[in-house]
Amino acid sequence: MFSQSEENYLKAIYHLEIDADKGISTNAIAKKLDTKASSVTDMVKKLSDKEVVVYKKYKGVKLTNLGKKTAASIVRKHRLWEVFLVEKLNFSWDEVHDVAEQLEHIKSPKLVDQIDAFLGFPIHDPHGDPIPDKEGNINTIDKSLLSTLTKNESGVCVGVNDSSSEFLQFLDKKGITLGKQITVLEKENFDDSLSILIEDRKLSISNKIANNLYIQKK
Amino acid sequence: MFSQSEENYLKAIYHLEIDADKGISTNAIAKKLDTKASSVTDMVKKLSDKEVVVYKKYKGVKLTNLGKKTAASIVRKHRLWEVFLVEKLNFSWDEVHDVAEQLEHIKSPKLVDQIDAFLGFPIHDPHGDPIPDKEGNINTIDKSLLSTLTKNESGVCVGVNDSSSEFLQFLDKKGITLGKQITVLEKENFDDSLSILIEDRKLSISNKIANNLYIQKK
DNA sequence: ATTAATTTTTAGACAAGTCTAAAAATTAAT
DNA sequence: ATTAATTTTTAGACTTGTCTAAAAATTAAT
Repeated sequence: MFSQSEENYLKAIYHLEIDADKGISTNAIAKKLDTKASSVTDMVKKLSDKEVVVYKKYKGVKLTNLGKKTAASIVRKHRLWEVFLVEKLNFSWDEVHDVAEQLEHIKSPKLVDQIDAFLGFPIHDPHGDPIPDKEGNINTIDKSLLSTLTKNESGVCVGVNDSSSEFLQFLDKKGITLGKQITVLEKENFDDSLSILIEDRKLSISNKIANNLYIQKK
Repeated sequence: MFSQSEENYLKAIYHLEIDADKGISTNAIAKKLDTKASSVTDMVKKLSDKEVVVYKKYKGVKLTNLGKKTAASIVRKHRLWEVFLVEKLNFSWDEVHDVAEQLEHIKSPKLVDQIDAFLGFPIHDPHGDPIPDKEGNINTIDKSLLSTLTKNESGVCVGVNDSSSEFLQFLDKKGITLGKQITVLEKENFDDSLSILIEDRKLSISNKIANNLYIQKK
């Protein structure tokens, strides 16, 4: 069994590993969890004893298979709860994160299974992120950051890279929601801002925004 | 804001206060929380600093108004979650306690309000216990332990005094559920066991059972 | 290839919450 | 009203998770 703190570390490492092949540095984890590198060193030793990470001094950490499975089950819970909050309790997608952050630590396999069934076995959370199955497998679709599209390319909005309520509310304000078709009309070399077409409306989008929106090209 | 531990103490004191006018002893709290009296003394000092209990050395503790309200809000959450688990997620009434014990500590006023509405503003949990409203008021009905009924008295089963899964499963096995009409046919002086009538069936009930079943006389 | 800058780890400390064992206060018993 | 039994509190210690400051290792720079 893992403490809330241990679970948070596992989740952080899990997310950091997604785009990183080498070991994750204690500094990176510290930044992610808003804590100190020395605290991370301590915790990582504990997790190593519990065989959920492999840790070599100064070399960073990697999740073991057990670690990956454990982390995935936490992410699974987090995302299922997010779906529940949005679909059943009228939360908006920018309100769910903090609550899901608490709910993900509830320990009850039956609860997770029943919520999953109650929601009709969803595959994506409200931000477009895939929900790992019980074994920890995730159904990754090939998506690209909007910022990587070139003039005249288009696709469907399928996810966000930043789940902060500020960003999500901004998207709401601009009418950008998951499932909508987006076409790049123009890309400015100067600041990498984009002019896009979304539902017959023309929008101007900064690079920062485009860097946090995932598109499935087609 | 209160820690999970502090919340558990408040809840324990709240429940112990229900049938007790004087201050609650540290020993009683220790027993309820399965901890040591010395730990209780420490915690009770903290709670006193936070003005949720009044504590005089060797004199036990009492909840302040703030303490009562805080405790009631935890009990409210606990009972709402129990209803949710039973009504929406197919848990049986003997499975909900441990999960609700975790869920009650989730901090999100909106979540509680929405669950409440989602469930149609229930007034009782699956065990017949009243759900405090937002202000902490509870709708107490006048119920009596089955063990206090005399021959030929009857009423409706409205609650249990013991929520252990052992007891609840026993009731399930005997077909005793909330809402059913019960009549006392006979009461043995020797062991205070009862012969009762429930839905045209005649059952023999020990005093221990009768001491944990609430009846609304009529 | 040394020196300098950065990252990581260690060492020691602290807060929360708990425990055991001993001391103090209260309650019960004669 | 003392003494005995019980309850409650205190004192000191331990665990988990964190921190700061210093030491050690790694990486970058000349």
